[in-house]
Amino acid sequence: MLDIKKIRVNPERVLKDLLKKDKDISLKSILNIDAKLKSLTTKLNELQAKQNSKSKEIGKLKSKRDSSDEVFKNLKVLSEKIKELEKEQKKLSFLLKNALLEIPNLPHSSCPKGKNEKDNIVVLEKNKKENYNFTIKDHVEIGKNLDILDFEISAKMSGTGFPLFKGKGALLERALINFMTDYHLNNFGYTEFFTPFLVKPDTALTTGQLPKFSEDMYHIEKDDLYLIPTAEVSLTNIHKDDLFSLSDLPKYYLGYSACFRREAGSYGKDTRGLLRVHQFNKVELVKFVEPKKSYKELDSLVKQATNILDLLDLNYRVVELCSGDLGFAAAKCFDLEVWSPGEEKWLEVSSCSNFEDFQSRRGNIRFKNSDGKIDFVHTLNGSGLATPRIFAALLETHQNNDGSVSIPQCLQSYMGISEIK
RNA sequence: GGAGAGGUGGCUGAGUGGCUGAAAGCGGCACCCUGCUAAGGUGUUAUACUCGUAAGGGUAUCGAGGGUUCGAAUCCCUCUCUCUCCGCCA
Repeated sequence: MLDIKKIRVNPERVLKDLLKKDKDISLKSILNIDAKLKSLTTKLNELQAKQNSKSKEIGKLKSKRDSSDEVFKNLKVLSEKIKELEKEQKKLSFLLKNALLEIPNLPHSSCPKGKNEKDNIVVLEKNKKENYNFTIKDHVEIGKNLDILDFEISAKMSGTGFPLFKGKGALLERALINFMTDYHLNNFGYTEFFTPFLVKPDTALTTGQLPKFSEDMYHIEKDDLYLIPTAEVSLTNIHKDDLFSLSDLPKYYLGYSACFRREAGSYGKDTRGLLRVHQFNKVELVKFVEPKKSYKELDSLVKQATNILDLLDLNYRVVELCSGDLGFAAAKCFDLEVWSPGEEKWLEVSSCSNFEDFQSRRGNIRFKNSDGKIDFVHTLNGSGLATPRIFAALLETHQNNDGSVSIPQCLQSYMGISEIK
């Protein structure tokens, strides 16, 4: 959520930045509501001050048993007027808040300018361009041949987009989760969490999924709960409404979760195999930090996530998102993409973002800085990483002529084998 | 699902109609004292909005919403969350 004061003071500048992200945005109605609310509040406060002082007088008179009916009558009128204005004020604040919740975060000035993913910048590429001296297969075929993936069985019970891992496939999936969790835990000072997968609407509001993107989440109507699309939601909300002291920061949190996404509107896109699924596994990294350190923290977050790809011996690249391709809540974002030899495509496996104070304002997550002043923390998160596309890239990248798949060193101790055949 | 108890400041916890934005303790901050890894003393310390260069002032806020009243943390209603017991399931 943006600071209304920032919008009020310099609407042109805010709008200019917003347009870099969303060209259809307008601040007119917000400014209008804000102006109305402000003048109404001033008026209301004056009346309330009057009411308070008069009521105090009555209190004193009453204690002397010296009440006057006339004073009462006048105050009754005032009291009714105040109630009327209070109702109006509530209405306007509600409108203002709702409008603000729909405004995306401003892109950081360092973001490349651009409209869509074509304008993103590749900042790092590690691609060995290996030469396979045999005809390579894609992960769907490999998975079927090795009997470790079955999309037909899962489709039977849940529909498309719900993968079923079998035998060594299930083992590999579990190994990936454990390896990634342990790696971040042992090397970067994260605290591990295992969070709920179902959350209340307010929780999804903090991180920005609601109110605007309710269509992307699965909703349990009966209990008004949402299935989390990422552990970012639950991890970030651990500190909803909290006030940190400076010594509490930074907080580095990590959590595995199953992630659920309806993928509404993307039917027919990347639907093959594991490329785009409704349920997947992910190890998520979340940081709560002082504002002045957040961009440094973003760099280290990206490095931590890419380390995993190095260890898995995958070809990957790091992409700096342009302003137009940034997500709703992000101020700055780097995507990690692995190369899929089978699809001959880059697959996004991680998104590392700095949300600055966008989420912390929504979730009221604050800290007391060294002057004793209260400010909003900056939140960051990154996938570290999401498994299904990693799974696919692993099968395709490390496939052998005989149809087997070699297991990278880092996973071998988790699986007890060095290849799936 | 049934019964009960409760949601108050960074935390613990008093407070049943006006003198309560809120006792006390803890924690934090400042200063003082004290030579022995530390203790003690004094003061200070909610948040948001708003007016003001500032000092300071005004308003709101005691889970949320509504009601009674000139006036509500305090009374009434609805909702919500937490805890305990019973039942049910694991």
